[in-house]
Amino acid sequence: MAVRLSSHPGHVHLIRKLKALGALPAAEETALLDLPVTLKEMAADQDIAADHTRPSHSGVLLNGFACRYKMLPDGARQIHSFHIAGDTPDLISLHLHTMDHGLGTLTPTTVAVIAHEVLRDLMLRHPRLGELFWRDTLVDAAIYREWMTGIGRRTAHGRIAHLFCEMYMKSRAVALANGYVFAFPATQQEIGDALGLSTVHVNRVMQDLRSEGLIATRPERRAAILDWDRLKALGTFDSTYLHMDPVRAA
Amino acid sequence: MAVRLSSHPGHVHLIRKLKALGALPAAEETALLDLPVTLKEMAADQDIAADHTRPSHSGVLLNGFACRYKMLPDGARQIHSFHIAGDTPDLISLHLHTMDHGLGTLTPTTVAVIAHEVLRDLMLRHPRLGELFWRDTLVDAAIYREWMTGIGRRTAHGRIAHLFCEMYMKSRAVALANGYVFAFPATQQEIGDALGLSTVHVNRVMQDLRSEGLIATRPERRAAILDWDRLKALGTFDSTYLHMDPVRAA
DNA sequence: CGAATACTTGAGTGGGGTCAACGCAAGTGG
DNA sequence: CCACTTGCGTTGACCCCACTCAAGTATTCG
Repeated sequence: MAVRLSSHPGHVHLIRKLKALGALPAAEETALLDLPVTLKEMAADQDIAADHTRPSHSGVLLNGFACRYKMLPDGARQIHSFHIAGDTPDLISLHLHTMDHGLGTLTPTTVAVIAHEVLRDLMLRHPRLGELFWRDTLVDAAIYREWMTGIGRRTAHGRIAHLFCEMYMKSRAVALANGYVFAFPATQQEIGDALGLSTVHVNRVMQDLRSEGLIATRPERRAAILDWDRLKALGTFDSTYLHMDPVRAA
Repeated sequence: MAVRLSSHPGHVHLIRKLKALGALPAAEETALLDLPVTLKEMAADQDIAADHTRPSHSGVLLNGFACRYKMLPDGARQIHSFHIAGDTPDLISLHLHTMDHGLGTLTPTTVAVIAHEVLRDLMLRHPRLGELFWRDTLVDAAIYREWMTGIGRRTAHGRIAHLFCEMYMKSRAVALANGYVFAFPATQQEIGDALGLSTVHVNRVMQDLRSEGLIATRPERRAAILDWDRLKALGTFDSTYLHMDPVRAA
C-alpha cells in the first residue's frame, strides 16, 4: 500500500538526521517527504535485506533497531553497525547491487520501503539530496573505521565505553535521548558480536563499568550514561568521525 | 604546475579501476582525463592528508602505495586500508570536510591533486561519474566492513591469508599483478597495524604460511600467492565485497 | 662499510576465550 | 494461576592465542 513518507510520524527522525549532516533546503525536504513509500512492519530478528541478495528497494527506519552483520562459515557473527530511527541503512544497495552482508532487525521495526528508481529520480532532480545521502554513507564508513580501530587496538573496557558514547551521540542527534538516557536494546551477545568479544566477557566488563558508576542499564532495554567525562576518557572517544557539526562542515 | 590528468601514464590505473566498477562512457572518460591537476611527488611515510585537517583538494594515486590510518593516544596505530595506483583515497574529503584519520604514503608516490571545486563541477556535468565515484567510496566501506569482520572474528592466520587474497584481487583489477605475483610493500609492522596484530606475531604467522607453501615474499617487496585455493579457504575469502563484476552489477 | 631498517627467535605472561552451570524474568499454554 | 519453556544475564574454572620484552640476524642504503 503506497503512502507518502510524511504520513508516518517516524519521518521526523530522518529529517533531523539529514539536517545534522548539512543544509536541507525546503524544496528538497518537501520532495523527500512526498516520496511514495510502502510501510513495512517487521518483527525482531528478521532480515530487511539478506546477504548475497540483490534488493530493488531501499528502506528508511521509522522506528525500532536494526543491525548490519556478516555470518562466517564457522557460525561466528560480526555486527558492523547498529541502526536507529532515521537511518537509511540499505541505501548502499542503490549502487552496490549485490548485498555483501545482511541487514536485520533487533526489535520490532517499521521500515519505509522505497523503490530504487524512485530514489534515483529524486537525486537527479535534487543533486543536493544526492550529496546529503552520499555524505550519510561516508559517515557510516567513518563509523566502520572507528569500530575497526576499536576492535583492533582498544581494550574490551575501551571498546564498550566507546560504543556507549557513540550510541548516545547518535540517539541525541535525532532527539531520541532523554538527558543521558537512551534506548539501546542490544543484548550482551549482540554487543559482543559487534565488538569482537565473547558474551561472557561483555558481561564482566559491563559489570565493571556499572560498579565504577559509568553506565547503568535498565530492564526496559534503556541505557544511561552516569559519568560522561570518565566514560569518554575510558573509550578515548572523539566524536569528529560522526561529522555532526553542520556549521563547520558547511 | 597544472597539467592534464592524461599527461601522466598512471592515469590508466584510474580508468581501469572505474571500468571495473561500472560502465564508463567515452564522454565521461574524456572529461576526466582532461581535468587540470597538479602532480605531486612524495617520499615514503609522508602525509597526503593529515588527521583533523580540512583539505581543499583530493588526490588520485598515480603510482606508489598509501594507507589510511588512525593514531591512538597511547601510540597504537590502526591502519584502515591500503591503497594502490588508481585509487582515489581522499575523495571523501569532498563531502566530509574534516579528516577523521590520516592518509599517508608507504613508498615514494605520485599523486594527482585536484581541487574540490573542479571535482564538484565535473560531477554536476557528468552525474554518471558522480555515481561511479560514490560507488567507489561504497566499495571502500565494504572493505572496512570486511576488515572489521576479520579483526573481530578471524584468527591471525585467517586475517593474513585474507589480506593477501584481497591485495592480489585489487592489484589484478588494475593490471598490476603478474600471474600471482604483485607488489605489496607493506612491512610486517604495517601488516600488524592493519590487522590488529603485533609485529612479532605477524612474523611467525607469515613463516607458517610460507612453510605451508601458501605464499612467498620477495626482497623486492613483491608477494606471490603459491596456492590460491588453500589460501582462499584459510582466509574464508569471498570476493563479493569487492564488487568487481561490472556485468552482474550493471 | 657503517647505520638504519627490517625480519627473526626465545621465554614468559596475560587478556580474553571456552565450557558448563545457574538465576531469573517474561511469556505461554493448559 | 501454575508448570513449562525460552531468552538473557551471571558466575567459576581452566586454558590458549597472541602480546611483551629482549636479543639477536639479515638487508638495504647512504
